Amino acid sequence: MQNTLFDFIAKYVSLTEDEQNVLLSLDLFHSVKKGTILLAEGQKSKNSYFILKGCIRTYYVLDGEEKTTAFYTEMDVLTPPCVTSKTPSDYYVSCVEDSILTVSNTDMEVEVNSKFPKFDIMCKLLAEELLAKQRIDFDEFKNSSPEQRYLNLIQKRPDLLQRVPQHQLASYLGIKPQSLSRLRARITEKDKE
Amino acid sequence: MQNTLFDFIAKYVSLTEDEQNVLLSLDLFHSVKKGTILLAEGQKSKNSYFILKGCIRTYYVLDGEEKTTAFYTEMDVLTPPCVTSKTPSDYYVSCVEDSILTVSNTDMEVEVNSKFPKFDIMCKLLAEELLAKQRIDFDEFKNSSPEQRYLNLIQKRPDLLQRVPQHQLASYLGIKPQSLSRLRARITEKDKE
DNA sequence: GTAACTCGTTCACTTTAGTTAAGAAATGAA
DNA sequence: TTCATTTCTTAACTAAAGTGAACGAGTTAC
Repeated sequence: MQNTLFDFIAKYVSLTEDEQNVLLSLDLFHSVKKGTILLAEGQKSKNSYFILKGCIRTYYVLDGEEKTTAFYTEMDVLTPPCVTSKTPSDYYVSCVEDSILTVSNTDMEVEVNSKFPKFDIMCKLLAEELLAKQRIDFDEFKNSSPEQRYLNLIQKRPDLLQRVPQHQLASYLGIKPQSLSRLRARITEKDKE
Repeated sequence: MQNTLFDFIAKYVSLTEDEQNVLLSLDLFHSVKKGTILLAEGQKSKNSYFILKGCIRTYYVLDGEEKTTAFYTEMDVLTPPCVTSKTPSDYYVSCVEDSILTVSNTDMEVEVNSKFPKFDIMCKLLAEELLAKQRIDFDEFKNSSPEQRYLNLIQKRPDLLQRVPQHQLASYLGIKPQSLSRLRARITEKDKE
């Protein structure tokens, strides 16, 4: 479990044993039950999450409807926008499955950074990487139809189809559940030919 | 001009006069003519840009069509994904207007960072801020119709309607130029009522 | 066990974007 | 200026998503 975290970090910076021990002393690892709300709309939070096992979902509520904005799974990192902006959250963060996460907060970061400036470097590299990735995802989304987006999802994150309810996927794809149903039927029809 | 840059930086870290002078010694400021291609598909680049005056556009070419992904104007920062990923660019970066930019590259960053670790902090804060902003933009895009996106654009970046050709705006909104024309006509029709 | 809910699907109907084509308006080059 | 190109708009048609409603299957609560 700990090695999963250190393997992840190793992609960005190399840690001495001392530094690893500082991290381990922080009580980062937590188990959370399916359905747990880690963050609710209106709350303030300084917490970031790294998913070791499981799946968490971010969404917000618009006109009484849940709008799912992202799914985070093994080896993904999530820092909700409210942590960066220091304002009450517009988003909910909720556990799709029983999960094991590390939970860290900005205060801890400050402390760790004071001992090991490396961590700032890592956060910088990570943020830049996520920014570039998200840019590419956004651009792909813009220039594809719901059907293409769904086919794309099958390619890139086939696991999500198994772990996540259809109506959440639909919302994640920016369409209504009925449209996703229809679209899936259309694809199966095409495959038969 | 220089003050615009320092004002921007001041939002993230405070600089001593020495540090300011190091920056000024770097020959950062450049004028570029409308139409200049700063980065072409297939090229490698380490350059980042900060817009002091003017407008630049990023796009890629898919099936022979330009897909505009973003516009950057005064006080915006652009680091193309290829700089982060260190791979040949999928994107073009081009000047919509005669512009004044700072051009910095990753090597310079490394050098400046070695003298002033503050700059890594600034880059981290900036990347995190941009990541959160882009997240919000993406989520808004997902959950709105082309018409809502256009109305949203009028609210948030009215200047773009003046400075940028319609067909580039259409592509930026994820629709065809004909659809944008029709949609605009529809809105004007509604306004009459 | 049954009632209440949620979830996924299907259907009919409406609305809107994509497509193809044509023409008018603006821009640029010879 | 004139010709050519690009840009913007309009129109007719097609394809697909939104909407509202209904239904069965599965789940939860009492």
